[in-house]
Amino acid sequence: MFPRPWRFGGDRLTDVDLFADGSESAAESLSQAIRAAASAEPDADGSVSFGQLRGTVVGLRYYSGVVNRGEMVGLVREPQNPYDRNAVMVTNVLGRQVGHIRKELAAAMAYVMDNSLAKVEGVVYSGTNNTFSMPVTLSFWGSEENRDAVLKHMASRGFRLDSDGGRAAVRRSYSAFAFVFQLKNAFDNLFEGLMQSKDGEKEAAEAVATPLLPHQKQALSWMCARENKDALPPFWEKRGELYYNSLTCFSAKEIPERLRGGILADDMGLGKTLTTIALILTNFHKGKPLPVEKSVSCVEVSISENTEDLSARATLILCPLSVLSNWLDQFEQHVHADVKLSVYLYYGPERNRSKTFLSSQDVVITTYNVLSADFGVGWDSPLHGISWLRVVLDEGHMIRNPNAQMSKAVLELKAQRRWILSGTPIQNSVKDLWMLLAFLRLKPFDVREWWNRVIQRPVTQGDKTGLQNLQNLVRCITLRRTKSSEVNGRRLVLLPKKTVYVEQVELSQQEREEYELARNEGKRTIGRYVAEGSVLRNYADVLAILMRLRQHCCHPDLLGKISSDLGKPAAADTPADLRERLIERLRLVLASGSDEECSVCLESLRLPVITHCAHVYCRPCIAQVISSEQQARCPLCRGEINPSELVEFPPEEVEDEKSMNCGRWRTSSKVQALMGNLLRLRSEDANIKSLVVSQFTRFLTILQGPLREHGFSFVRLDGTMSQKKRAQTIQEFQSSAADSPKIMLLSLKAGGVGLNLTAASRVFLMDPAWNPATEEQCIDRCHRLGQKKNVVVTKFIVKDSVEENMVRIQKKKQDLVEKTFGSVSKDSKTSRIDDIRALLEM
DNA sequence: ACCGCCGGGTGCC
DNA sequence: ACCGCCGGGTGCC
Repeated sequence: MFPRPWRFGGDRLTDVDLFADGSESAAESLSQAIRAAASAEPDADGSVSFGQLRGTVVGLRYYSGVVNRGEMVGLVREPQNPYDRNAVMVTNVLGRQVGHIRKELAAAMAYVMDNSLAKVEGVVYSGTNNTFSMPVTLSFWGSEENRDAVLKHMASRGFRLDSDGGRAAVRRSYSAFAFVFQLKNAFDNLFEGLMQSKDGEKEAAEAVATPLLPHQKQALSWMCARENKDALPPFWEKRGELYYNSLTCFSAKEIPERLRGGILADDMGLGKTLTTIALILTNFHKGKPLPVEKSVSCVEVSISENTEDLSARATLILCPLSVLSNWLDQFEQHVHADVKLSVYLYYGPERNRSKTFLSSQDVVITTYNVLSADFGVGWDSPLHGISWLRVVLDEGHMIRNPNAQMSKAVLELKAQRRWILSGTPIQNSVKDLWMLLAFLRLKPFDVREWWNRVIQRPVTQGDKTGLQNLQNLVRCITLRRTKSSEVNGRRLVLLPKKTVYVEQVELSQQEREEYELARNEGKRTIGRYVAEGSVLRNYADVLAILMRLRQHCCHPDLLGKISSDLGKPAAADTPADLRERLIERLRLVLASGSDEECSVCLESLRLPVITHCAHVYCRPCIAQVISSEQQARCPLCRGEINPSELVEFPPEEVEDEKSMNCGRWRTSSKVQALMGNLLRLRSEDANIKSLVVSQFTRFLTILQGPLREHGFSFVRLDGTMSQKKRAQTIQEFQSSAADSPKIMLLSLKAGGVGLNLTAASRVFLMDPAWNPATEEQCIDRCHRLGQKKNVVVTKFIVKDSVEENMVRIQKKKQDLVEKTFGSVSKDSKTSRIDDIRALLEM
């Protein structure tokens, strides 16, 4: 027996037919109002339950909204109501009005709601047996400090809240301890294993020049199905004559709006771009390919029961500036040259803003920034005036902050089909997902309140069902495969072989002497810190010592700038001196490539600042510490912190090659090891391209000397370059022209993910990184889809040095990560000290 | 008849 | 609403 919907008597069909248009648009504007009000709402995360109350919804017969037994309803204040300024209206999940809260109760609630003392939510547990009113269970949620005020006020009006007893409290404490770990794991795996039975394959339209790999055909098949099939959105099912939402218990006679699109969350390198291009060409209206010959009449205008606008033609692609050129290249590369596909780059001050022009294109490509700039001007944004066939968000996780201008601009786009491409759909938390679902218009979660109630709060409070619902929801609309995914026991992508060699480097006698000198000095200093138990307090110094040893391993000139005095700032320093020193320390900590984490959040540093006691934190993290204590103390050394004394990293100065007297460069064992390899390689095959990777951009600069000397043509890519310069450099390097550069000097952390350097098939890692994943990522920039040759990686490690120990620690960490994913954080500080001791063999 | 009772009209806020 | 409330009709049984 399933819940029966209820609606007021009379001839329902007539009723619907008569008022279809009017009530439809009224509901739309109502839901817009609700959405607007809800978006200003704070997150539900911290709310606690104040208790429940039985109330009555009256006036049902005046509204079209339908409610089932057990369905959740929304409560919206209606201060403009001409009969009662305390009115509280009741809406169903779709935002249709159902009725009003009876006036006495409404009067009590209005005060609570208007003063944001509590958020009130309703559930209609019992349904109704008449056509005029029904009972509703109201629960009150808010922050603890408002509990008394709410209870007192309601009581003064004669309404007593039943506390829902220990249940909520138990759930809360559960979430605080037992479940968090489990949940985090489940959550991290949210996007895993989404291959399931999406195994149909579809051939791309003829216009696509590049043959699709099997997994790309699967993706194409899945995407076409998501665009064409009239499958119900997640959690909707047909029950007899009705459509029923199993999460909110809403049901309706009308078919819910279909969600045409979804999230393609394949790993980087599996060809999301190619698949999307194939989709554009293959799936125009009614499952037919895009008519690419410019015979306009191909677009049928036929009378159809289908309500979609068959004249919509253009696909709008939004992407970050950094991949804009990639899209243009890929269209060029993957579409047959004789096919006239009109692709317009909507970018730059001279861009054509004509709506007629834009909507007649096949594809319009632009950046998030351009879109939000147009939108921000406020009137008549061209892209917002067009009914797109399809909108594609590339690197869709870019829009995860719903308050950002960019996100708002994206949400306002009009489109029949919506897609999100992203290798990493969730960056931080469940919250990130809301924005994506809102963009996809996944009803009812595009309204924040429903998302909070049904998904976010349950999940953050440790409710397993909530998490299951979230998983189901994601599963319905997402396709994700990783590079190592397998279908029928076969790897998705057969990449060429990758071989990693470690090449030991012997220091020259002079280098060895210098190294030992530095090592002994460092050992003494750290020994002293260990003895006094002040390693953490002097962490910056410790890192600096290690850093110097690592620099010794690469090239003596790397040490050049660093002053030998790394002790605590002397009292006689002027503030400016002190600042200068702190910045230098910060630079050291960051440049040490240790992937230093913030001791507050235990994540990678974001907006790093350094305290006067020389400890580095994320600015938001330390700001929180400061605001929560009377006299703020450094979390690491308990030294007092003055908020005004936090020092930020000034904008990067560009390294000047000439400042490093590179005219007369001196060599080092490691430089020679590299040059030996490069020369041998060139004699074997002059066309092989190499990446030369270091964490020290200064080392890259030093390497330029010997490379020039031996007549190598090279380019350089590091974090200081502008996007434009970067794209140029990459293009130059990727070119197969005979005179194109054969070597790229690459700073380890430059560019982040997404960099495509498949022209190279050799990688030289000049110095080991603390975090092996960073090295892997770097290698993956050439060992990825599109790589035709076997990839050979050479890691240079100086024998009997800090580098060897780093490799050992790397391996240990890797094992640990594999064993217990994500649970290393608790002991990370102590294990850090152990690491340090191990590094210096102490 | 300044009551009670009956029965039709009516009904959110 | 198979209610409550309102207000007009009505008035022994």
